[in-house]
Amino acid sequence: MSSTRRPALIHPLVQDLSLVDVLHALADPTRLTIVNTLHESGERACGTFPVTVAPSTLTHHFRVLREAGVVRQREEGKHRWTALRDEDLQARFPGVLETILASEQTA
Amino acid sequence: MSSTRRPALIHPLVQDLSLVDVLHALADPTRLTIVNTLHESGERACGTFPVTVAPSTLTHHFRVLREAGVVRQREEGKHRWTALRDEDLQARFPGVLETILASEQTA
DNA sequence: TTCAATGTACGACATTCATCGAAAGGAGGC
DNA sequence: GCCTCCTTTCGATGAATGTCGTACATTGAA
Repeated sequence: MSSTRRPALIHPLVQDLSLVDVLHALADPTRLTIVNTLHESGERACGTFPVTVAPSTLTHHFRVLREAGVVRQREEGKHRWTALRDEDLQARFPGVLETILASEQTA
Repeated sequence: MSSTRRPALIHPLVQDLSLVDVLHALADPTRLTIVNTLHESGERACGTFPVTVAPSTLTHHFRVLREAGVVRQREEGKHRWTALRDEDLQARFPGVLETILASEQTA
């Protein structure tokens, strides 16, 4: 069968995104690094981020980002790919992610 | 003597502001309400914010905002006045506070 | 089939956090 | 001096958070 994989990943709808949740998701050094890396280089596999935490910790951070609507994840073979939800965030909270990432660059 | 008041309030310098700290300070409903109220109506006394938490909790939130560099507080007689550090934040993290408050308005 | 690679799930742990109530303290008015 | 108003400090408490190690599941290759 082709449908016996892991449970499908849940992503909140655009209209359900909460500003407080998004800010909370971004208010962590490791997660901000993840988001910044995604912004610079597009979709990536989980293990390819320039952070120094245990794999299980990384999984935790991805879940926080995913449930806040900041990233989208999809399964493909051995990898789980992660991408920024730029457009959704821009539609819901115009300029917020953009300006935060710009400040992060110059910080 | 005129210098026997409470310890002077400490405010971080503009160049010492941390983006993660600012985001963390804003990632709370009560504090976001405080910041939004300040943005709409300028400087205010502590007890005049439209929030429903205990006075001691409010003091806690003001300290978080102050130490992150989001607000500035000054003593005057019986009151402690609180104001947004709009310009400092704009200089350090251009557009960040602005876009967050704009999104908060329409949320 | 066996193995290595990738990433998750679970449980544990120490820390931080938001919240409150009670007590205290400075400022101004009586 | 005394009292009231505004705000802080302290201590406590329950919840959330970031971290890890271990075990497990899935995939693709040897």
